[in-house]
Amino acid sequence: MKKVTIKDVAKEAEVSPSTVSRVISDSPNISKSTKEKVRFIMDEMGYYPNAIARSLVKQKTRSIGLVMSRPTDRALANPFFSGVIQGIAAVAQEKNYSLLLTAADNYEDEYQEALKQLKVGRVDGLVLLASRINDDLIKQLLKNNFPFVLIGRSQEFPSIPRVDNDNYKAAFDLIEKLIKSGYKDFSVLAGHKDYVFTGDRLKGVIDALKAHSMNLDPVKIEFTDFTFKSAEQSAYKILSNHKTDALIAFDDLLGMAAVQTAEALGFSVPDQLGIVGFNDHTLVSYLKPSLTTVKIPIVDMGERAISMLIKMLEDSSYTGEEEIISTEIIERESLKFI
Amino acid sequence: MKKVTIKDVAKEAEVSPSTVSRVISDSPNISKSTKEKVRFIMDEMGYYPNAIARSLVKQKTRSIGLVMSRPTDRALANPFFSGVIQGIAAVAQEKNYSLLLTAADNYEDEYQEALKQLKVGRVDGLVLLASRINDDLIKQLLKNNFPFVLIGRSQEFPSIPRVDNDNYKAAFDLIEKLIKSGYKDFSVLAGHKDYVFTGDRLKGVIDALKAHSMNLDPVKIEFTDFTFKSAEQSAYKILSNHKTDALIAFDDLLGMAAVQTAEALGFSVPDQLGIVGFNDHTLVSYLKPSLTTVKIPIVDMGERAISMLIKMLEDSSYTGEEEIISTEIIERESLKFI
DNA sequence: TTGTAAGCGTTATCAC
DNA sequence: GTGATAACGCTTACAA
Repeated sequence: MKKVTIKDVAKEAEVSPSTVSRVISDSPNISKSTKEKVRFIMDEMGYYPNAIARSLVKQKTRSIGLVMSRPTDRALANPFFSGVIQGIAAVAQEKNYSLLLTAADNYEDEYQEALKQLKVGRVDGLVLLASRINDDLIKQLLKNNFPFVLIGRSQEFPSIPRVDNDNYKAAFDLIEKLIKSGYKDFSVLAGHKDYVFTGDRLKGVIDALKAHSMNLDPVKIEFTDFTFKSAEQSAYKILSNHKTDALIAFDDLLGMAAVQTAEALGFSVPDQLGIVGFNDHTLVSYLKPSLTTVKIPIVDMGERAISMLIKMLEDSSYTGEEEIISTEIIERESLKFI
Repeated sequence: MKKVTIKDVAKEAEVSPSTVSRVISDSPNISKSTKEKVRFIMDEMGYYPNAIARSLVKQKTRSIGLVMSRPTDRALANPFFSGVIQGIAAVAQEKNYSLLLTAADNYEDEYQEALKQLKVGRVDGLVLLASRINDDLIKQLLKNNFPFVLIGRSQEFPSIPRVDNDNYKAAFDLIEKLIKSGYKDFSVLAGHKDYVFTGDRLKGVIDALKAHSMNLDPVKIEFTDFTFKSAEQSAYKILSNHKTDALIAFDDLLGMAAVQTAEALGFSVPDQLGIVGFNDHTLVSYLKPSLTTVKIPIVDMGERAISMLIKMLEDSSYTGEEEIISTEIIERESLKFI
């Protein structure tokens, strides 16, 4: 079954290929009758315009690369990424763009891979998720003038097209609310040091405490990988060695691990120890105890990021902007306010 | 910064475009000296061969579409998909293929979308995950002679290229082992009816019981969506109305919901009630109690599926085969044997 | 309103 | 060993 091309259709319809092309793009200056005839033939022959040929002449692929900035396995295991992708995929489909998943074992390879997709012209732009502190990729993209949108924040390049929530403020506000509720001894189960949001949230916590003449004992901060095991160990370190009545975990999965560790150590949550997470993954509202958390609208962030990128791609006068999405504290069982 | 093409390189290196092309493909009949010269120029000019142009002439895109057969949001939230994708992505990268994610709100749209990617020539083949019972997509693919590999099983089309585990056998063996361990009253928290594996596992359960002159009371089977809420409700229905000492959940997430529901109802797990899941998601080994489960090597399945597809794509004499991967029972805390 | 022809950036076939 | 040239399937001036 050979592919039918525009020429085949043209011959069959007894018109020129250009006419067929114009029918495809629904050009206004084609007579109704030829349009109908050509469309009928296209249908009959099962013709589909070749996307590759089209891309070649248009110099646009209508596809967008997705970079996770983290080994894909781990990345995908985290609901954060599922949420973002969900948002991205929805808009991509609606606007008729394809999504190219770039994946690699390690961060370095992955971003080289993503860059390559751009250089070989396979994608028109990139959406970057959860950037690390060391953002060479952004540097490269900027240098080559490649369109991209970052979900998160770059330390080196503060004003680039991006969508993010204000992690600093979210953490700051959370702590204020906790202090008002009477909590005194804070501890933090932070994410990986390499991520920008880790630093931002930490700063928010520290500054909020300072604003109330309190401080965060450095021994009560533990950085951890995004694995359950690592999180458990870190939670154990904090809980078995230090007095604390409120543990702030920078991700729900970490919070979940903390709850388990706390209960295993004999703490009753939330009575003796309040635990709060970040993100509001669907799962955590069903746990026992359900997790109090700072909700980050990740699906929404994905939608906005790709919408921005598409706008940049289609409107050359638009160069992107910074969108900051607000967060919300969801009170559940693992930590009670007031 | 305009893209540099093969012609630019040719001009600069004072050779013809064909020579440059031959250097790119490392053709044996090009002198070492020209190769070096051309390579140097390519480097210097920052030349990257255009993938689109290449695809057009080669009539191959070196990209593969991924179909989830399920709203992407939900799909991605399930670790099953993350695992499969992890395997697929690893091999794709290694073999230099790109992955195109097809997504849509509903199943029907999604498979139309996937088919379209093939028809417009944007991908060379498809990997299908978790097929439904109603598999029109497969029918279409077969009819159009499009290359694809299914992860799972099709009821209508038993012998197509696919990789799967033997769900029937896995369930059968599990029940046998449970019976040997003294369990008597079985109940099943099954997945969605539309999925082939649900039926297969159920049949395995029923047949194993029959083989021991036992039977499964239909009221002790509950079908449920893959959401925590739905699973909890179904588990509640079973546990609050019927006597059971072993609950088999057809997915770890469902098992996890069952454990919580059981404990909320006052059952002690595993003493009064054993609960076993399927898949062995990373998370569930860390729960309290940790989940006994039937491990399905999903990463491996992803790897094999895409490897098979690539082989089909590159070797026209190979038309795929059926690979059945074996499973393994992992004993943890939620259900004890003997 | 439609056709002709050039061109998008490659590779492949033939020459030399 | 290397260079012309055609072709891949489409779009788009420019003509008519």
